[in-house]
Amino acid sequence: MKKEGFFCASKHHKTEKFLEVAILVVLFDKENYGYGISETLKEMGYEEESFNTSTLYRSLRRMEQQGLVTSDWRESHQGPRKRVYSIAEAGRVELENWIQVLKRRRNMIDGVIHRFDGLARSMKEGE
Amino acid sequence: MKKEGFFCASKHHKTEKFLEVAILVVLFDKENYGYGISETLKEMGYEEESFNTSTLYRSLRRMEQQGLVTSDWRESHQGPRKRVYSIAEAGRVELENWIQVLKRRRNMIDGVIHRFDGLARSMKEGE
DNA sequence: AAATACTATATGCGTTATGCACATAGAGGA
DNA sequence: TCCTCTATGTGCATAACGCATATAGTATTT
Repeated sequence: MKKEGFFCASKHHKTEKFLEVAILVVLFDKENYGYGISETLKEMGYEEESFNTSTLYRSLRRMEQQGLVTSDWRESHQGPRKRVYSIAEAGRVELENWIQVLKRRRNMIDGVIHRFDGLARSMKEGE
Repeated sequence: MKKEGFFCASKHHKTEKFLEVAILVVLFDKENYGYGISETLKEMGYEEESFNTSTLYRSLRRMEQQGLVTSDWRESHQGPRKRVYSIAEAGRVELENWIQVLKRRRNMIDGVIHRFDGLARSMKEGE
């Protein structure tokens, strides 16, 4: 019996790609361009050091190649042109799946945190 | 002004390494060997598909190289020998730092989940 | 007019973590 | 004998990432 791979996974790196989900959520709300997504993420509390603009732009291009988003250039009355991204139907499906994964992952993280806090507390008491 | 790197980060891949933290928490409790750690992780709800035994064993070797854990072989009265790992002082420090990172990461994940749930709900209502 | 800062997108390079397949091996039971 | 469980590891391919760097338009300051 062959084991099925995770749905929102490339062959490698099944566990990460949090930035991709964050991007999809932003675009699920409304269309946006790279720089604007970056600003929105910061407003959402996604710490600036945690992601990298080149990674962001590259993720967007990759996601377009995979059919998760679409893009078109928009002229700006002030500043350079913007490549505006919109979420595609495949992206919405991918996002829904990812949200389920994130919920499980949050529970795992919570488990590790609570386990550590419990151990640290009991070590202090027993000291 | 140069930006300081994250403390528990290799130069690359600053965001993942969850398995490593999980291993450190298990060893923070008490010494254990690879296969036993794998069993403990499953008991903790770390889903089997989410990690890979070769990754686990390789992580342990890497962590020993980095001085986060120490190991010694233990003869078994039944079954093959076991390489038993113990957490080192550097590993305890690393773990404490990682827990802080995990808490921030959990908050980010929660943010994304709530944002999605909110958007999905309002779309259903507005439909 | 020049310099600076902000907005905006992207590529090249090197490294690392990872998944998958596979190898090895002892012990116990069908 | 074969299978299963226990137990630890290596080789290979590659995706994802961080950092440095390039490019360019606009706005503000000097």
